[in-house]
Amino acid sequence: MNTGLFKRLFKDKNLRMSHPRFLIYQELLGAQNPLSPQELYQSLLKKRRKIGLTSIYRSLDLFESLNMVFKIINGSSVKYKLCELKDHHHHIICRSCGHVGVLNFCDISSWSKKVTESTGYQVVDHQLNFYGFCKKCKPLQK
Amino acid sequence: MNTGLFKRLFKDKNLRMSHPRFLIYQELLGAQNPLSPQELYQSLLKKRRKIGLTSIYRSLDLFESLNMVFKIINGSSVKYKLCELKDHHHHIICRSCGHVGVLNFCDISSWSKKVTESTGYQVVDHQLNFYGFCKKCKPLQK
DNA sequence: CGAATAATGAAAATATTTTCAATAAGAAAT
DNA sequence: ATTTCTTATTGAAAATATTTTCATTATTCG
Repeated sequence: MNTGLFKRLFKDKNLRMSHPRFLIYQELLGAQNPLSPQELYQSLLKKRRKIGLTSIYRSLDLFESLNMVFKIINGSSVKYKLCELKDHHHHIICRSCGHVGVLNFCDISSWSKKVTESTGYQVVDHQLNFYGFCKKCKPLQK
Repeated sequence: MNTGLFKRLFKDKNLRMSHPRFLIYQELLGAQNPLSPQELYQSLLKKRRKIGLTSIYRSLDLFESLNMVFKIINGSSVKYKLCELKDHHHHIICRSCGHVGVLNFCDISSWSKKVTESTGYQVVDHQLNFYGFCKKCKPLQK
């Protein structure tokens, strides 16, 4: 996702591309691994970026709602990673190292219909995560 | 789920059926709505049950891992409800009132195979939630 | 009844959310 | 471009929520 897309996405929703938000976006872009709010904060402080921890929490929430980042909850640890795809997709998460893979197929529409029929709900969203062991961790399992 | 099942489930996993755990279970059983850890705590205090808040958090985590309860995360609110089914299943959650419906079908096995083929992961678990508006809330939508 | 150890609870440490006054981003007009 | 206006956003502090630590207690098993 480039800066242009970033800008347009925000404008459409009447959101402002503030400096703190941009800093967080850049930091995630440069990161090798998923980052926790605290790690993000420390990393920006180290670079002398002026930012409040509260803004980090708020921006990450926002980014998540925009499908820009994925929130990885592993036990009591919470980390975020930038998504390659800005549109709806699913994930697979390693129970050992926490690596997150992206699944770029999503043909769950027939399911939604089934759900509506059996419950009367109007389905507007869904979330599907798979958990397992990635190639690297699979051999290490005991 | 009756007390007998409760006991057996615990014994199998070398878990102990402590008094705090049983109190929490009973409280959830009697509740009309999903409860937050805090609500659970206050409710037990009111009944003069001696219990620590820490135990509530720990028990709920445990119950969740045993598929005995479902953790409902709605924005920043966290609540728990007892599950009717003790085996693997999925949920549908109302975006308006938070009502949680149980879906007792789960034929996602072919998906897991697809995921393994495309990512190399060994899939051991998955979670699928649908979100929408329940019968009651659907007409109220603006 | 013990012995072994899973589980508890109080307190401390962290993490997250809320509140609210101050600031800054974007739009419109000049 | 510059100014002005509107209001989305920020950050500090306070309020909550959650997790960890660790010495003590309670369950279960033999």
